[in-house]
Amino acid sequence: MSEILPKFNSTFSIDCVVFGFDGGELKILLIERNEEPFKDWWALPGNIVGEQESLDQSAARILNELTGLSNIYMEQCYTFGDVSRHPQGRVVSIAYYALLRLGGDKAVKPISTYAKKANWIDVKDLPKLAFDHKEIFETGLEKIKRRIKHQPIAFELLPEKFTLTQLQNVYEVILSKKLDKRNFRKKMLSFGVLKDLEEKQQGVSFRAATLYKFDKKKYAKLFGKEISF
Amino acid sequence: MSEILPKFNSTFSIDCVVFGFDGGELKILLIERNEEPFKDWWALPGNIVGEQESLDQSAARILNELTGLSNIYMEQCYTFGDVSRHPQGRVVSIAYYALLRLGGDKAVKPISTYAKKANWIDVKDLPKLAFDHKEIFETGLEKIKRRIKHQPIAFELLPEKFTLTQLQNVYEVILSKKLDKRNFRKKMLSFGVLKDLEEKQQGVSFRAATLYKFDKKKYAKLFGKEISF
DNA sequence: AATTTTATTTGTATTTTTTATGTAATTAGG
DNA sequence: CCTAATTACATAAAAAATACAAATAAAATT
Repeated sequence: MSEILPKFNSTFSIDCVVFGFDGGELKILLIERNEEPFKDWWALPGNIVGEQESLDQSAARILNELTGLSNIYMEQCYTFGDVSRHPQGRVVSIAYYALLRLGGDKAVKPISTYAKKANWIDVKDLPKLAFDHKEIFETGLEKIKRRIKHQPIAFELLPEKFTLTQLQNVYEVILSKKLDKRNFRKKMLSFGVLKDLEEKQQGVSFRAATLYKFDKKKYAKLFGKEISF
Repeated sequence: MSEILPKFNSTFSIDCVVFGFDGGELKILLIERNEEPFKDWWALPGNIVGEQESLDQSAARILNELTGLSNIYMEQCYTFGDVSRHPQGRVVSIAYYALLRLGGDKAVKPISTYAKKANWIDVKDLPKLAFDHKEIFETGLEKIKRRIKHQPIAFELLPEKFTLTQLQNVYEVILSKKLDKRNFRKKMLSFGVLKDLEEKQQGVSFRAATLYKFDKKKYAKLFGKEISF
């Protein structure tokens, strides 16, 4: 492959903006770096792509190493390639965002050697980030803001069974605006992709709400018909 | 940068889906390759990213080498990184799409050594393409189909001065569906981003239509307010 | 047991946007 | 002057988005 080799050292990496929804707040998973450059800084989880890995596989691996989870919803987001974005050479980074259900058993288990620890941090309260990770985060947040209006990604952030109020909270936090309960409910139900589980919320100290789940089959039947939230 | 170097040969390239609108048809710019692999095949124009080039700069350079044009509307589209997408090694390709005004002076001048010639080819009549370029093209087409509904990109495909009918043609071809003239006109004008030039089309053998131009300043004032076509 | 607290649940009128359709006006060419 | 082709304008009907208030259920408190 002589003719396709560049004349300079270069490589490519994956960085992940991992969103979780917890306690009514939108959070992302950050690691504290254990290596230079940016040792002791907070950064997005990321790594070099392996020789026999596709980009998607690499992103899934990185997330698995960090959380122990697999089959997480991930999408490629944008590729960052400024000449000097990495102080030690030319590194092009393909950013992914991931959405996952928090709470309960889904604990974070930091495994990688390059990370001291990993924390969920509220997106409204982020520390300074290493490299151009601030920009990557912002791009990821913009993407999900757009996508939540047309695609059923909100459900990825909620437990399997959820109430309409919980669902509304996800929309409100991501879109940063209050929504009307009655109109939200009406519209959401009108899409016909929510299954009424005929089951009530447990352990709340007030009237329990009905639980719903997202019905993937019914959604698939809409066949790309635009949902416009 | 020892620790960030991968243990295997790899590089990254840019591939461009260059859209043009001509004679009522949507076309893309293809080159006929002059080198192995895929010698004599049609392919998207692309190249290796230079050491001191950002990705955006590289995309602009490639398009300039091919057309002689600069200041062309380009956007990053998606990054393709399957392990075996390039027969000679690991090459990750960052795809861009470009939109440009055809007709008149904007002739294509093939310069690169790796291309025998370059042609504008109707997207409805594409030949077999080298590498995974078919997939890249389809991704680019999907992107502009989505984007044209919310962003003023149609104007990039038209001359500075255009009629509402020409504009409607762009929408019809990209969205692959007929639109109602009266409703199209009403809606398009309602956005308030078209400037009536108080000037008529020339050299037509029927009633001449009014010429308009896209008013970037007025559009900027909308400040991200969603246009929904 | 009655009362208070908290959150769920439901309906309707109004406005805005989208869709559908009719018809007159303008221009070139025969 | 008449025809053909296209632009240009108006309005009604349907659908979707928005604004807005009161009753109900369950648990906690007194």
